[in-house]
Amino acid sequence: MTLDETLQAAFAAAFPGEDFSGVRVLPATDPKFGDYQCNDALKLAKKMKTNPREVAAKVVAALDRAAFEKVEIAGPGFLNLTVSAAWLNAQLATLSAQPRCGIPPRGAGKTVVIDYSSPNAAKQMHIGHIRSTVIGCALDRIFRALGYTVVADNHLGDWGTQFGILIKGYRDCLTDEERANLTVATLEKCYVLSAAKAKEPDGVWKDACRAELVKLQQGDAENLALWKRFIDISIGEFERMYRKLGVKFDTYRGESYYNAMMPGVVEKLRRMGLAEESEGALIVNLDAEKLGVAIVRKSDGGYNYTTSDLACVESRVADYHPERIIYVTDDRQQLHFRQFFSIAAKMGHTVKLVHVPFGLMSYQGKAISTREGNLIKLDDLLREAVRRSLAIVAPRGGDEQLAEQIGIGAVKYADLSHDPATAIDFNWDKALALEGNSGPYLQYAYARVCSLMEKAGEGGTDGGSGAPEPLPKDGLFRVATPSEKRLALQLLEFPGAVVRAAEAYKPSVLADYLFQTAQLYSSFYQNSPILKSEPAVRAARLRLCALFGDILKTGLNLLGIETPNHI
RNA sequence: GGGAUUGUAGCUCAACUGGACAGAGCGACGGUUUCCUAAACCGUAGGUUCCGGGUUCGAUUCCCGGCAGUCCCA
Repeated sequence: MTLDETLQAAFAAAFPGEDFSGVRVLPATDPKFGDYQCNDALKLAKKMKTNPREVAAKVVAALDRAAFEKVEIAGPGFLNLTVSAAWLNAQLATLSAQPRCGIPPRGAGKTVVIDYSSPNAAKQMHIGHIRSTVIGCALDRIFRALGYTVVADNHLGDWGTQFGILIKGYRDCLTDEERANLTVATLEKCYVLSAAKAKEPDGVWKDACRAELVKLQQGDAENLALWKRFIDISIGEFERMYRKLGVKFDTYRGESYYNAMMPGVVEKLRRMGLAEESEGALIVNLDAEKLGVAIVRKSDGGYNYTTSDLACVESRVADYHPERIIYVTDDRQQLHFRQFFSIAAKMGHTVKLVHVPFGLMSYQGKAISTREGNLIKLDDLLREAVRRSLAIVAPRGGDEQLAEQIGIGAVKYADLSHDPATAIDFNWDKALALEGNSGPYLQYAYARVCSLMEKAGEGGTDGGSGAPEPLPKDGLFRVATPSEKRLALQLLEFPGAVVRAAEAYKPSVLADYLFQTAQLYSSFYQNSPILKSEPAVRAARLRLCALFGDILKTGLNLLGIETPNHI
């Protein structure tokens, strides 16, 4: 029985007939109040308009006190709970025996589609792409750990007017050699040259670009082959970045994938009476919900994102039957998502649609764009990250691979440790921080646990008798000192932290938990001898360290951060 | 004009969705290595949580009205 359930039972016994499924036991806000607290007596008293301390007293009278050493009513009606050592040790043993460090399989049997990263084809990825990629990847891993079947889908920007410009540019702006060894960088250059010429006043080049686009849209074999080649080259380049970042997609269904479905969607909207003509365009009026007007077909007959995204929902529902679809994009698109979620609901889709908006990344206070001249390529950032960590790691015998694990861990953690809603102004030193609240701090804590375990296993002897020390997994938990207890209580919160991160769609919740946990561990480690303690204490402490190591490794992996055994 | 979102220590951010004395990191100052990895640990200083009202036992959190930044829509 969990503490939540114990308290719920006490409330139910004291006040029959009410629903107490929302009663929660939370970690105490201060150790002097005990180990846990429950604030629900206050809430109930407010609802019943009675004295909260009396409510608390009734709950205490009905409480099964097996787990507790001390139960107190404090202040206006807080329930302060101190658990017994036996209960705590038993909980630790239970947790460490569970798979995945106790993360509950809440998503078993459910499918979730996560749509993230989604860069534009024919462009190199830059630092503005970190957030969607890294946050999406972490959510992907967290939902998988919770037992969900996850479909990670990369909704590439692989269709649109830019391909007319690109095809024209490819034919007339590139050398034979460039055409033969086509790269994304070349495509970018080709686009810039061609787009500049399309702005010439005579309009000849612009018309030519449009003609190429029309041919592509009509299925011209040559243009289609070129387009396909551009996409393949782009994906190849993206995957090089994804490999570095430890990101893997299940599907790459870009915008083009939904092309053929758009007329059907529009027809359906019309048939259902949701869409109406307005100034030559077809719109869905959402004024009633204060969402304005969404255009589903432009006056020139073209479609836009709303239509494409609606087609995408239909397609995903048909193919995967997801319980929900999660979109990780920057917060400028909030209106768009609200509009299209609303229309999808009106069309009868019951799948839960979730937008996870994040603050746009800027650099030196300006939006990242070629025009601002402040575009830092993702590749350059990752190289610099590795370069900086190699400078620190190399003197201590670390190699390139370790530098990569640390440098990239630093970049990812710098992003993940912020609430997605926070806008980030990119800063080299902050993105690549190696100390304090940083990825390397956590990796370092992990490496130290590993080192400790190695030494315990190899050289450990039992009080000079020569008998090998039992492995930590077999030892008993025997929490004794205050710093052990604080760490132990914190470790028990791990499954809850993972659940909260998923429910809020905020990997930062988990990152924050891991950092706090590592701080408690570091403090404990610094001030408590482990290997040199007397055998019983040594075994118990090693056991706690082992559980911490497991949790830290599991948690970091959920964030997509690697955990080298040695630093 | 309408809407979204943000405002917390010098700087960057937390605060488990209404709980107890608002916490971390960086930076500043001062300490800790014959000892399990000092990328660490311990301590000191630093706050009108943008402003003004309201709701209540209790507000950084919820409501109303302002101010400021960023963004979206026509």
